[in-house]
Amino acid sequence: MYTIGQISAMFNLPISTLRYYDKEGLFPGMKRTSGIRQFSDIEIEALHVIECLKKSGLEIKDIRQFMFWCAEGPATYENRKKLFENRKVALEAQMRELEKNMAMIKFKLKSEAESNQ
Amino acid sequence: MYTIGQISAMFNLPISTLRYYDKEGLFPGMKRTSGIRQFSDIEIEALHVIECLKKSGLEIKDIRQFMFWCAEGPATYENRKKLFENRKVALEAQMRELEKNMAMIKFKLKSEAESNQ
DNA sequence: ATACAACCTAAACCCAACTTCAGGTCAAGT
DNA sequence: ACTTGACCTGAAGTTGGGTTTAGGTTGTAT
Repeated sequence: MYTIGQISAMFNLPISTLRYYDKEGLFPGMKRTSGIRQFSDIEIEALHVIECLKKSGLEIKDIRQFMFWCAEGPATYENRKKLFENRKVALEAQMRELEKNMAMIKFKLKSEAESNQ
Repeated sequence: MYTIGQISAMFNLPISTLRYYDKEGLFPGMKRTSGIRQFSDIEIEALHVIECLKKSGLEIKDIRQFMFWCAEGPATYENRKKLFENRKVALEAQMRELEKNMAMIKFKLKSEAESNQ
């Protein structure tokens, strides 16, 4: 069990962000003792997934949906699987975009260098 | 020469966005005839660069800076080159991040599928 | 018992990047 | 003359993802 401060240090995320995530429902089953949040391995795993889904372009409200599916159990396997499949497609598209951008950047870098002669 | 409507269709960007970019100074030398914007090849090229720099994570105000450097001529080659070098580094970091995310997504996809048995 | 750090809340605020709104101009067709 | 469509403006509104503020509680060390 960890406090919010420990998790903040562990993930290098501001405490305010963790509280915001909690308020947005990203830790559906999180326990408290006399009001104080208790982050367990479940929430740590959740945070890894949150970071990943965020970077794949998912919005907070859709991440909340995912976390609720997780909390609901086996009935939602199909939904979760579909979500990851969509994220995979999104990431693949992002990568192709980045490759194109990289090509343009490299070209620009080259032409800036040449014009400089 | 193109109107804002033609450029909007060409780049699949809302007219309001193009006007916003203009207001933010992303087309420093753009001409007008009786108040109406005239997009030329220069602005089209600028838009390609804008899309690219945006996707690399650059903010509007920094893109404006770049466009002003372009308008200023040879004295700013070094600055522009450095900017592209930084973008290249940023894109490379983004790609590594995406690879890591993809690995997690693939793992999750696999484990969701397995738990479903 | 008192000081202190680390926690808590609700509500207000912030920021970038747009988008919408209300009202106006202008050129072409009928 | 007048309607229509495509353009224009400044200002206000929206959205997403937080951060800050103000005031309050808890737990441990002295």
